[in-house]
Amino acid sequence: MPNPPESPSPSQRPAADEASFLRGYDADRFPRPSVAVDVVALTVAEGALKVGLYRRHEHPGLGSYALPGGFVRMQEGLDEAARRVLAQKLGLEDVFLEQLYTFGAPDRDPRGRVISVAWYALVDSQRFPADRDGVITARLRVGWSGETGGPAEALGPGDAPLPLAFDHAEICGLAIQRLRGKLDYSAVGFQLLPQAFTLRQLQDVHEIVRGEAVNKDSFRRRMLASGQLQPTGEHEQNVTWRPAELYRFARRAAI
Amino acid sequence: MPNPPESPSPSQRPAADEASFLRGYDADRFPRPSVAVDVVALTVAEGALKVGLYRRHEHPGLGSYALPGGFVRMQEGLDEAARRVLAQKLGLEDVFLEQLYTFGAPDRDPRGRVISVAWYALVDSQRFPADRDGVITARLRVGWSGETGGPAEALGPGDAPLPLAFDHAEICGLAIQRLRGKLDYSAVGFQLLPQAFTLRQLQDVHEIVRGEAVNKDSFRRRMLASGQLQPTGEHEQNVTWRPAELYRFARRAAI
DNA sequence: AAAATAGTGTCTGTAAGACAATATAAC
DNA sequence: GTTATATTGTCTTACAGACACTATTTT
Repeated sequence: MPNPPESPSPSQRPAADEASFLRGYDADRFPRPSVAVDVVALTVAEGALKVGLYRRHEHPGLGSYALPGGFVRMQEGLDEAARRVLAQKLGLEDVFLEQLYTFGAPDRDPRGRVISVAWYALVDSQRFPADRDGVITARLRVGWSGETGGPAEALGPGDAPLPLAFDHAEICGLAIQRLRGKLDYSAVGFQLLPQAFTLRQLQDVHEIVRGEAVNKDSFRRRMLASGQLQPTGEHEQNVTWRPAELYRFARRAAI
Repeated sequence: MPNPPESPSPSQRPAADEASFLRGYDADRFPRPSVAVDVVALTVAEGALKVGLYRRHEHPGLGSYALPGGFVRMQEGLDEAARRVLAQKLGLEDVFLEQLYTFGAPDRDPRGRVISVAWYALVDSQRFPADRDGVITARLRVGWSGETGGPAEALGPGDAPLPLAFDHAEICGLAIQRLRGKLDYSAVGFQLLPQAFTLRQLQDVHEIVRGEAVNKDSFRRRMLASGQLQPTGEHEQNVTWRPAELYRFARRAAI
């Protein structure tokens, strides 16, 4: 088992200065893992939290469903890689994207040592790709409540459970857990809605993500008091009841 | 610029089954980055938040101070690697350890592409190593308040700023930000104290980490009501004032 | 007794939960 | 008018902040 010391250089002569050290440095002396990114692209539609998956046409995990992902190129940043695979596999650009966790169990990928930096994206459902060849938007279900944590299940059309590749069920579960936590103290919920939205829509998003009801009055008050909502003066259209005012995410207001 | 496709196999014939695919799989066809771990080992001592650093005796960054870190071995998990470097460089074992963030800017290390999975550890100051050859416990200072975020400064003896290697100032800053956030809703503060501690000590930890005072009455009530503190019945010794009761971290109580 | 801190009790303001009342749209 | 939802107002309760008071130890 070759073990790269943290500062590899048993075979190197001490170098006088950094420049000459770097000229003599050979990163190939030690085996290196592959590094990939995987993105949990989330949206809220039809009363459920959903994730964008694609069907694997190659080994390993052929036929199962996987998060959009791919190996990191040598010259690109990790966030760039995440945005690239999101655009390539799901056609999504300019989305809210945050790093989630890095998964690195030695046996998580049968191809060898593959370390995956997982990200999650929040997307307005109107921008989400329609199901097409190989790409599917699956409902997410978790067997836990609150912020307990654990793997998630992906449900296809007819609520049939989809087999998830690698450790992607764990990754999806962690993304949900993180999102639930964020809703309590930050404004990420907006990212799952169109630019203009009603308070009821925002509350729906919170309830769907959390998997439980929230108090309407308190929710309204908290959101309006947060200073993160900007009333547009316009109202929703084509509803059969009293139309609610539309709000926009306010960059920054008095704290 | 060689670009490994997310599912590398242009040069491979389609394999009938996964086993034969994996036999024919060659991860070496594409360049791979090096993967390292870096650990922000934090403690509270002498009224300050401190971090364990060591002086680099090799290029790059010779003479500057670095977080304990090292390359990940091919057969070890990321957490194992973090615990290993913590034990090797600082002699710390059995500590609270959580993943922080993965840093992967293409130019963050002059040796080439090195992606670092950063972790943070919380340690009781009594277990922290004394300053010795190459190892130093430095005070941490940030130029921001609350949870704004940004790089941290490491101060050596006499409050002299220590030059930090690579992007380790950023990593330390993020660790502080994360810790501050955690204190609001979780019990991590205990991890910076000995097994038995007084409420005042716990409050001191909170105030030092947050960089601002907290309300004593409310703090006491919140902690006692949390059900995470277990009174030991014993009291502190050798104090010149009324001795306070000692508490222990309670695994789990009624929620 | 004096000093210093631990710990308790109480008051007040704020925010959440609950609920009633009013407003506005489609039908 | 009826129905369904938005929006406003009010009451109650829980908790945080503030502050006064009591308790316990060393000097």
